[in-house]
Amino acid sequence: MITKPKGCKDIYGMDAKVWKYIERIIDSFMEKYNYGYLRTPIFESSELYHRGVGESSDIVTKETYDFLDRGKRNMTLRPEGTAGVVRSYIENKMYGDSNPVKLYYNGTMYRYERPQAGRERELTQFGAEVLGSDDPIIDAEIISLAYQIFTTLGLKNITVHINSLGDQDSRSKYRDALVRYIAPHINDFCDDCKIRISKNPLRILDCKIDSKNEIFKNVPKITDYLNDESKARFEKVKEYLDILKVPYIVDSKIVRGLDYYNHTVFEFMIDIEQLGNQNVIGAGGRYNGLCEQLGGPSTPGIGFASGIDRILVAMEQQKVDINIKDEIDLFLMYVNEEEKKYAIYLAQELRLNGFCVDTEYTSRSLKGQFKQADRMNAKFTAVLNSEDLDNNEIKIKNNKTKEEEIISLDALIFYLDEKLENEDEILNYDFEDCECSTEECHCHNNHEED
RNA sequence: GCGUCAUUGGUGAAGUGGUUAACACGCUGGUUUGUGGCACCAGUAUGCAAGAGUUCGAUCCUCUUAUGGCGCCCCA
Repeated sequence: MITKPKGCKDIYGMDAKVWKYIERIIDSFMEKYNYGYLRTPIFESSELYHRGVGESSDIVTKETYDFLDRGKRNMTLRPEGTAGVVRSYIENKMYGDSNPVKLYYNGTMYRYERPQAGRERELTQFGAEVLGSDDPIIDAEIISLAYQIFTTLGLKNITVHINSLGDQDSRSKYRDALVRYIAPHINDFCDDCKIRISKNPLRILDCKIDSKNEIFKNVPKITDYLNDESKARFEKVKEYLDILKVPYIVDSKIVRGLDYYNHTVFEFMIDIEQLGNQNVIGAGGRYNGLCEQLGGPSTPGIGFASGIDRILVAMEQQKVDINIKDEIDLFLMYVNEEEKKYAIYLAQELRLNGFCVDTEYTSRSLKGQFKQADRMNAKFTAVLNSEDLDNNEIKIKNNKTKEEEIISLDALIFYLDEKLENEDEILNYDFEDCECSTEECHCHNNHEED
């Protein structure tokens, strides 16, 4: 049997419906916040990721899907979205447009890792990037945007952890201080941290083993090493977040893995058993040096990314109640060939008029067709009968009340239109005035505190 | 990349070194010659992830591979 590649997934059935729902919410929010949709290639020159991500992490060397194309060019399946977006910004000279440029994306990413809960080799991420503004208002907007999407999706117990790494100068001063503080005690740390101290010392801060280490009690904090400008900047971000009513926790252990981050960094964590250690549902930060590093003009940038696969797991785990309809308007049944012909004709006519109609395809017995109608959660059923059809009539049955009516075929569309009127629009929430009276409400007000 | 546990029909799963691999759900048909959802009856894995080996004999023991779960590394 041919199976899907390791760490990949097929999404179908209810999961697929939830997935589409999530994407609709994302698109809707990105539009409201006026972020333009950007599609970039799924693979790029390997050099893009090599230059962008930096040398200190293992990402480039062993966790990307690299291949030579037939022209012997080094290619890499994109492991994340930001580099491609920045490359596109530079290549399409978007810096010549009115800045900032606000962009969003949604697509598959590829990472050559050992799969585990919430970690696939092919994953789907959406994210937003803003290039061309260093104003802290953008930092707050990006964080808020992501937060609103998560809460609107109905996710609970999300905590926003933020931190500032300061500018490159502050960051390297802190890095030195951290190494100076830890180095004398390094023998008390785990083997991994002994390597980290020379390779990527900031990551010692979120080591799972050593986080309980006594030495951490007095570990230098990045916030003490920020210069005045960076400090003021961080204060502004927090102030704007307060205005946007985004709850956050200042967490000096958030350092992120990559070299290009500076100033604001953040993670959205969710407390879900099924995700194990993969409890970060979204993350991002500011990368003011990246554009220049990739050969573009010096341009400030900030963004976030979030994995849809993990959101799906979290929504399932939290039993988020979403209004997804797994039902059809009408199921048409028939027995003989003449009725069958009319069934496909009528199905098409009704479909073109906006109804969701299905019919029998496998020559089941009439009893089987009724079962099929139930499986599809048909709101109405109709058994096409030659005699009725000759009289230009159809017997239609409300599958919930079991009431049957014989009506004229000419009146069918009008009849269904009237009976099926109560269709609700999925994105029709009113965030401002929501009174949060129902559990179905997906507004961002915190129901639990009510 | 490292460690560890697992893999039996469409699904949830029992089970044993030996001749028909339980049970349940689902599905299909019938009882009901064109009106279902209940009930009853029947059918539904020549096969136990794939390959190789040990054995008179392997779904069961051994090895390899694949995939999955969990932990580690890493986390964009």
